[in-house]
Amino acid sequence: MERSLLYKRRIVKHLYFSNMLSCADLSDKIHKSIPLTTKMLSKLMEEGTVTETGYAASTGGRRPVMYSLKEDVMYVVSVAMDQLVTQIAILDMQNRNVTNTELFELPLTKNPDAPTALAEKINEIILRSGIPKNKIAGIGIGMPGFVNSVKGINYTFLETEGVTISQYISTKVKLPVYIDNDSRLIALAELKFGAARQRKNALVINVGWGVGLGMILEGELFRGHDGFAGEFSHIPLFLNNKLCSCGKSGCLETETSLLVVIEKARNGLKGGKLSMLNEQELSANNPEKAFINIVAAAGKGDKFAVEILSEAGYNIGRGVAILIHLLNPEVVILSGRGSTAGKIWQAPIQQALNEHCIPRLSVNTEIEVSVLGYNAELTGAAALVMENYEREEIKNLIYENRMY
Amino acid sequence: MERSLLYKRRIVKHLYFSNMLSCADLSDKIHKSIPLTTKMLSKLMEEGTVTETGYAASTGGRRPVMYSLKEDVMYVVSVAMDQLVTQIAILDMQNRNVTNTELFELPLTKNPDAPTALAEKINEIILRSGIPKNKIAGIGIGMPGFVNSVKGINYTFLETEGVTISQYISTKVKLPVYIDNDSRLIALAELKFGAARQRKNALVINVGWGVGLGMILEGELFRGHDGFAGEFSHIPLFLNNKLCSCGKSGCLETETSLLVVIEKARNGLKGGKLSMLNEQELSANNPEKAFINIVAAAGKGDKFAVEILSEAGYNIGRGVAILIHLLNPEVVILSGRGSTAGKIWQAPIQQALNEHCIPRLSVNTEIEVSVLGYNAELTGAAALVMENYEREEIKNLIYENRMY
DNA sequence: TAACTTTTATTAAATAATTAAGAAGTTAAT
DNA sequence: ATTAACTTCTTAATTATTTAATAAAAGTTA
Repeated sequence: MERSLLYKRRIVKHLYFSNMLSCADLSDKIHKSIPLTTKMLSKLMEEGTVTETGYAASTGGRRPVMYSLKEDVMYVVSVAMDQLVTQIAILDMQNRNVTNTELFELPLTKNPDAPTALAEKINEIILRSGIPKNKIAGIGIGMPGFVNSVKGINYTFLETEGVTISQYISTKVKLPVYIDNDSRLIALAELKFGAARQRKNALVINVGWGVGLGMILEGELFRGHDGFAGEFSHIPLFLNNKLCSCGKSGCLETETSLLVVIEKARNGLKGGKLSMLNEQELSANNPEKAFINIVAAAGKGDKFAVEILSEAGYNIGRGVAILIHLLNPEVVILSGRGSTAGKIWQAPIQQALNEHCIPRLSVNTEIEVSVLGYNAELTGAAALVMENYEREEIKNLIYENRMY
Repeated sequence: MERSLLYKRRIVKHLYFSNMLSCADLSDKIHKSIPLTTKMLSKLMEEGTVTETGYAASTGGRRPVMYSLKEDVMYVVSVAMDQLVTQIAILDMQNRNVTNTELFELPLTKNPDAPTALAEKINEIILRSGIPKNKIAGIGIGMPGFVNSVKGINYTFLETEGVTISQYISTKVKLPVYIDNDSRLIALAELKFGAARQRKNALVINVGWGVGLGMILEGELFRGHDGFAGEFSHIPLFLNNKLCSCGKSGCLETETSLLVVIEKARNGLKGGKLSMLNEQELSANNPEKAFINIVAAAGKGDKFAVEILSEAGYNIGRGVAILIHLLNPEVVILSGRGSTAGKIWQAPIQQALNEHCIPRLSVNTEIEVSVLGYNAELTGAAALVMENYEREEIKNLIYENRMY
């Protein structure tokens, strides 16, 4: 059948992820010969999807022509949700915002209207952008909870009777929808555009209100049998009898979540600890601010702030030690919104690894702090759409799964 | 180039693992059309590698002809080592022993002659079998220690100066050699011939003197970046201050290894515990026997024996709970030599999961006991050879990695 | 600056692989 | 029994893809 359609989409996908590639690079990536790749590329240029972008430096011979996607051939709608706030952005093929990132409150707990509100907001933003829907490759959504990305189901939030949340949004917005767990999308972002690029085995810790985990195993985002892999924050690690939100006690989260950190800071101050922090800065009403203040104090060298952050970092490190024993990754990346604290945590985590890892395992594992930072989840949501891009039009191709 | 060579090897491989397949099955598995697969099959029949083995039952239409490997077209040398004893067997294409399994003592610690002794023993057994070397696909070896299967290196045992242990044996025996960690080979055996067959995500616990782990992730044996993945027995899980053989304290192994179980039994008896066991049966000189006696007593309902076994089982279960949170497997399989104790352990492990797992994760995970049992490692070693079979002659095929 | 090596690009010829159509064997229902 | 539905098998026609040969562009060397 029309296999060239598949190859073309594959080329588009690779150009999206790599930004600029030569014909030989692409031939390698799509596992097709150079003449065939050339043919596909010229078709794509005819169609106006791809442009030549000059020559790469010579490596000792003729310089290769480089190809890129035209930035306006397609767009992706990226959505990053947490339990209270949702962000939406529209990105072009260079991952650049074409509208400002919209931020609005959308509580997920006990809110049966959340799916409707989400769909309407997405529709509104697309409409306002003026981009025609046939120019949008799809909608990628990162959300908390137990998410099965393949089935498109969120088992924890965003209940929609009779249909999956993906189907629901998809029929309302009339575009393909892909969802996944927030931590996993952050890992995907790191794999495609961040510190895990070119790495085959990487673990990405999502430092946020909880401690999430996304795993890159053998070059692919790992999801597990039901799509629930990576429940790092609920591994039973402590005998502290502290009840966790999940109903069990002793979860990693009970000693490492940012809320616990703030709580400890507050108790410390009450107990008379010396610090440049004051109780007002740690107000329970604004945990976001409270955490930023603690990190800022630590950055300025406040001993007490460093101490409580280090304690949490050390405990995360104990968890990471387990991960390293089991999965032997090449690199562990601290990412997510709380990665601002990453630099402070690097030392205590390393300390925990020195104490709890077999040296042969820990010496080969780097600990890195993400450079993607705040935007990781939105980037990951876009990457999710483009990962699936070749599948969309190919569903009718019988031999799709027989080819690269 | 000669791609048909690759396809033929691929077919041979699949026939080895599945024993009997129709042309349509094979077409599916090698991702080639039916006419092409037919062509390859008839070539293989001409060469005398494959035979028709009658018809399969109809599924509502014409019955498919089934194909199998001739059992004597090729053989595999399987080696299963532990720190004291090494087993060697020669298997045919139906995984049947063609010689008796040879068992001999070969201590690995502080024994610089071990590699030489191993190579000589292998040579001797091949010679004695009368099988010509060109009929042997290769040698598969399972061994304890930190093993990098891809590089063919064992970092813990079997030191050979200047060359890897694989290269060493290979040049001495003049056959391709593949090695891997014992627990991982057991997992491979379960994947190809045991309880993990057709499963995409399975964890295989190797119950032996330690507690090993082999992971099947996305249908493949997972090895990690340096090949060290699966160090389950050394995850830091206890605050018991018991020193582990690895130098750290609190490792899972310090509460679950069979030696610890025997030790506890002995101490219990000394402390006056009521049991049908007596101290003589638990002699330190023969731990193998001691363990069998404990399991036997438990099987007969001895309360004390059940108690200490359950305790170890529960602690393994705590470790398994962590695995399930992180990897969300479809099934957890208790395998290896100690899997005789598996049935006794099923209950306490399940108990630990109920206490330490988020229900959504544990309810979807089955706990199974292996049926492969004692032979798992030898089977896995053979499977390792055949997994690599298609690569061996194809190394010169430029496009090898571009095709299925 | 010419000769040579290296890398990329283009084309035509050769081969590899699939599709499509029809024949043949089974089951099940009328 | 006969027919319909379905699966497997076989063959020829068609299409897809690669190989190999050549040209073109850069760098390297003497």
